[in-house]
Amino acid sequence: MHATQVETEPLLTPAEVASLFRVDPKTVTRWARAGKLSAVRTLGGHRRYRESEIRMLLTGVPEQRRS
Amino acid sequence: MHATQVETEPLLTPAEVASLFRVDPKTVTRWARAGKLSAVRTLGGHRRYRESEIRMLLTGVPEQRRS
DNA sequence: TAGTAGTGGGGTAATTGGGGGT
DNA sequence: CATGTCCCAATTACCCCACTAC
Repeated sequence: MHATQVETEPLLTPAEVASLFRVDPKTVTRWARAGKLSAVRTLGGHRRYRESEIRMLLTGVPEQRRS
Repeated sequence: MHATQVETEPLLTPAEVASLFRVDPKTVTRWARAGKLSAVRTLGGHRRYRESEIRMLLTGVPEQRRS
């Protein structure tokens, strides 16, 4: 495309992260506030989480295809 | 709805697994520490167990994946 | 512009982890 | 050797309301 493509990374909502860890969305918020999780803020103050970081925390492997 | 599809693996809490086996949650914890059960850890250190593995141990029937 | 679901923040109950002893 | 129970500290779940996301 002609326009510059900004480095975009897949982001997850608190509910999605909570679902992956089988915890309450509030718990994910606490993790972020405690600094255990890096979060991107929306202009309204809501948090979005990096999918790559989440998967790394879940499995220990950033992105690996099971053979 | 997000265009991003998050691969979701069903997880069970210690209490749920304990209920299924009709044992104390502490017993499930011992199983995990003994390596008899694989567990995913929350960022706070709590364990979450794979539903597929539990059901395999309970019924001996592997998970049926739908397309 | 309106309607619904999701989220942030605070506060309080319920689980969980770990060690130790039965 | 496996399990249930008591202890405590830490983590997590559920309740409210106001605001954001879509």
